[in-house]
Amino acid sequence: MSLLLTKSCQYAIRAIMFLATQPENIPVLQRDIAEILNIPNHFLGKILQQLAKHDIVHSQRGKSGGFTLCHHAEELTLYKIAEIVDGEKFLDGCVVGFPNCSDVNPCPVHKEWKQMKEMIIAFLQRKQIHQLSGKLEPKLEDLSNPGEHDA
Amino acid sequence: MSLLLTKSCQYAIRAIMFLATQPENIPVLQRDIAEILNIPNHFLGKILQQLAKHDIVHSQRGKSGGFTLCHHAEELTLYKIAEIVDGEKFLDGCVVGFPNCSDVNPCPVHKEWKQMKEMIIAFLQRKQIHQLSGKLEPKLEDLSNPGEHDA
DNA sequence: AGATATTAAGACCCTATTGTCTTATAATAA
DNA sequence: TTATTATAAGACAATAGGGTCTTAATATCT
Repeated sequence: MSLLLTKSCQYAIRAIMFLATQPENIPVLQRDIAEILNIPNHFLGKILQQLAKHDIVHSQRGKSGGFTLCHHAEELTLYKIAEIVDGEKFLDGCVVGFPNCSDVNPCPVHKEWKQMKEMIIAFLQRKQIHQLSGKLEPKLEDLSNPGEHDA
Repeated sequence: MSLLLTKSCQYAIRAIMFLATQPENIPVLQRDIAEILNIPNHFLGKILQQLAKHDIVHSQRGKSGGFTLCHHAEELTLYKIAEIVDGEKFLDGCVVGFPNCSDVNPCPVHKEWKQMKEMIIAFLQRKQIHQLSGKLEPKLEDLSNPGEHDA
């Protein structure tokens, strides 16, 4: 199998999108996020910690604690999140893996693949959390609950 | 990190492209393919066996044996090879991993990502081995030897 | 027939990602 | 101050992809 974004990154994006649909002031429990989004609870914990270190979410320990989204995170793009979670150059390198492939020494598909890559990157850079969270809200349950199916 | 094609698949494509540059009648040693393309020898062995089972390459054991490309393989597309090595639906699924995301129940980025996917697939389906092997031949050494660098 | 050269096949190991569990630590509320 | 409820953190396990190594099988040449 092959993925554009790692599972960690997918989880991160989904968690951030979800937090963006929730009121800013009330911390959301990690456990609730995990349950609603169908993400392994403790694994989500690690991802949220990582996001907290980058000041994307804010964590509050103790009673009535939980996670809230930092205000500016609404403007984050999927690309930025991918950079943070999957690493700076998460889409670099030759499609077919030639070690020396580059603009000056291109493999047979270098040029066209480069265009594809640029489109993917532009797509990820165009998508901001605040655009997505609105669309997400009404569909959350249908999208996350694996028991649901439609004709 | 994230890749479109697994390393196995990249190796497979590179090996097939290379075999396509060689005369049909003379078997090429696995060891030579591995060396020229900078692929771990025994790992390449496994991949070639897999390709042999799908009648993409032909293997000849014993003295003066080796691998040759089956004639019809010249027309193979990168997409077809990816399907064989990485699995039928190597590009399926929601970008952000919603379990239930589909055309009738789309996530916030489903539509646009679908377009991206279709472009990638079209690109991979457009690229046939015989187109690529010609372009590859003169550049083989520069592309594969990690010692080489250009200004 | 016997020596040799090659792929075939499978056991095995390494590493990174993903996922689980347990124990701190911190904050609140009584 | 104590009980409670939450995250923090790190040890640990499971899995899959990637890679190595050894032995078997098979073909050729002398």
